[in-house]
Amino acid sequence: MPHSRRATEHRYGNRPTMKDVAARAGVGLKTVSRVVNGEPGVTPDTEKRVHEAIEALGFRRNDSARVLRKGRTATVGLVLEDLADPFYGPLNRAVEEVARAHGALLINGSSAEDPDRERELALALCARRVDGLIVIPAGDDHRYLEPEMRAGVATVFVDRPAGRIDADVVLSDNFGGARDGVAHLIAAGHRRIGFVGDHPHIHTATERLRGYRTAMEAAGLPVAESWVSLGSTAPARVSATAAGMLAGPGPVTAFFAGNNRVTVTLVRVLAAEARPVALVGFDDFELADLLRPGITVVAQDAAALGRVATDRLFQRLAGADLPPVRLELPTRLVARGSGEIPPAG
Amino acid sequence: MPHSRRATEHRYGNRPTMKDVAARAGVGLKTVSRVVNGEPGVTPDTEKRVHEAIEALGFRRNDSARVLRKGRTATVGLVLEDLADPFYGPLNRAVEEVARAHGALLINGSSAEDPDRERELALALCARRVDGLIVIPAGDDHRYLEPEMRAGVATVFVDRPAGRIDADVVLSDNFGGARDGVAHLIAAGHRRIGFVGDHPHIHTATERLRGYRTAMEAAGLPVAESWVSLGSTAPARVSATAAGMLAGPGPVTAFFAGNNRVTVTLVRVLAAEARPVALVGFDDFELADLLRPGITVVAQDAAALGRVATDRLFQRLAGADLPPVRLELPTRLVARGSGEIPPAG
DNA sequence: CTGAAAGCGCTTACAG
DNA sequence: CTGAAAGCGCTTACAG
Repeated sequence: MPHSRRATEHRYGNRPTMKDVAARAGVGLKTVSRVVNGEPGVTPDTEKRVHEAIEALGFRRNDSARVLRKGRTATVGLVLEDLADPFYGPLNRAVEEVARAHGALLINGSSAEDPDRERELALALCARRVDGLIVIPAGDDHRYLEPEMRAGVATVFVDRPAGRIDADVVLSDNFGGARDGVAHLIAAGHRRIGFVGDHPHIHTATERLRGYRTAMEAAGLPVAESWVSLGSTAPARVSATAAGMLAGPGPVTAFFAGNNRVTVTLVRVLAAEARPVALVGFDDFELADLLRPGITVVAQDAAALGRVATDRLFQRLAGADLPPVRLELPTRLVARGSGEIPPAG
Repeated sequence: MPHSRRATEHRYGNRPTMKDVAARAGVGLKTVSRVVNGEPGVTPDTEKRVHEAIEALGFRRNDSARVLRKGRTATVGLVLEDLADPFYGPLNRAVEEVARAHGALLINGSSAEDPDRERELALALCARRVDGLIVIPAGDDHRYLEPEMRAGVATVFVDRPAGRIDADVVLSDNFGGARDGVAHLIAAGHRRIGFVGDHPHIHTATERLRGYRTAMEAAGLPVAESWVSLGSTAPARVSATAAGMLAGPGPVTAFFAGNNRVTVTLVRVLAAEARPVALVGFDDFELADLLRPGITVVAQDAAALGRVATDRLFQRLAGADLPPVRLELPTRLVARGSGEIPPAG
């Protein structure tokens, strides 16, 4: 049976509304609403007439209108750094799965590490009245979200803590993971270990550096400041930095990479190096085990970050008046070869 | 200045509305609307009073309500296979960037390769009245979207063609790419080449197989049916299949991998193999150049797929009454070593 | 079992 | 320059 077309051009293309269905079925608007929502109290005969009208007109309920009246949009907003970054893929998917289990859809977008863009995106999501917001911070001042949170937007920060406001945050144990990774290199006999990490204004970068320093200190090892470098993770800078640490009279014999982008660049640098240099990287990545040597990493569970954060979000949405918490997820050292190389010479 | 809290619990938490702002500023509702939307015709003094009221109440326009009245939601829906799949990351991001350039937000979700879930998700997006829909098909019958498209939902299919309906589709040149990749192996001297690909109901799988057969035929080479295998890309199946092709009296000396998941598994299989076996894979992947040998691939431009599809979407949204097109994007052979290994013996 | 009226928070079309 | 009324497509609260 062909769908009948309507003569007038409406908004939303030319969709039939409940009113149209009601008219065609010869019933009241509320009865259509009952049938569409599976509410009780409609005779089988009436229900059948309504269903036929729905079918004939190709009616599909406008959830945007529904949402306006109901007050909840069944939508979760996710602000991440980059939709294309493989690290956030599993996190993204985990958020989606939890949201889906609660019947909610996901609106997401990238901040591109730009605090202004993060803000713009987060506030646009609030304007759409998402029920909850999950934010991977790019900026370090989130006071702009305070009115939104007070107005009822459940908000959870992931991967990095919120700046200057008190809110739920779900993190990996960046400090402990880095400390263990560096201790692993020390256990292999290294004394001169380089640390190459992200910009110092990024929380994970400084936490991981703190782990490095703590492990060195615990082993009674001095740290030359030339072994430590925070900054851009662009390949050019990382390569140059690493080259500097490998040159001179007291070269490093091992590297700890502050994140996966740094790790990958260091793999390239070390492949061109004559002597073997050990490497442990923060963050696991696909195919790390296929390289020769395999790359030893401190792995975080990105999917768990997303899952825990979204669970927390829906706890708040369920009405629990919870105090803000900081949840820290453990990391896992995965030894594959590169971190077990002994010091050269 | 602290935001005043309202006594009554409203929907959407307890947000002030334009009506509240109007009351506080002592103006009409429409005047608030004018100020909020930057429309002309408000005296500076009135405008100032409205701004103060907005500030004091912490008002933020409800875009959900706005959208109901305006008819367009400034939202694009994206149905992909898996939010966590690195292949779709750049595509996802490209769709976001184009949407953002048009002032639209992105709702996305995973079909998990399940046609029912694809349908459910796509229709949920239509119920939210997304302006447009980008679909990476999991199923092969998309007639369920016909009423939606007729009702004005701009729809573009990506990566795989739509099933049983006439619609825009943006694809890579799967046939030509595979043909060139296999020809590359033939040029290196191979005569017995295995093809391991995805399930035969997946369009890209059969197109790439067609490319394989065409290249073999063009070179006058026979194809033993034992060299060709379509099916699950699960590592267990791919490994077993590859082992079979490498055993026996006339083993293959090279593989063409039908997609990146197959490629990765084949890399593992071949690493354990005594003799060198050549490999060309469809789809590029991060670090392919860092493996030894580097992996030769037929690369598709996932970001371009997303960009072209979303551009098309917004052309339709701009009102152009365009006939459905099929856009095919070229692939690129990237030689890195594994595809240039000569036949053993 | 059924439906008319009011309202969600905005914008549109119109009048002053 | 300004605002009251109607309406977007639904649901809620109520009456019959």
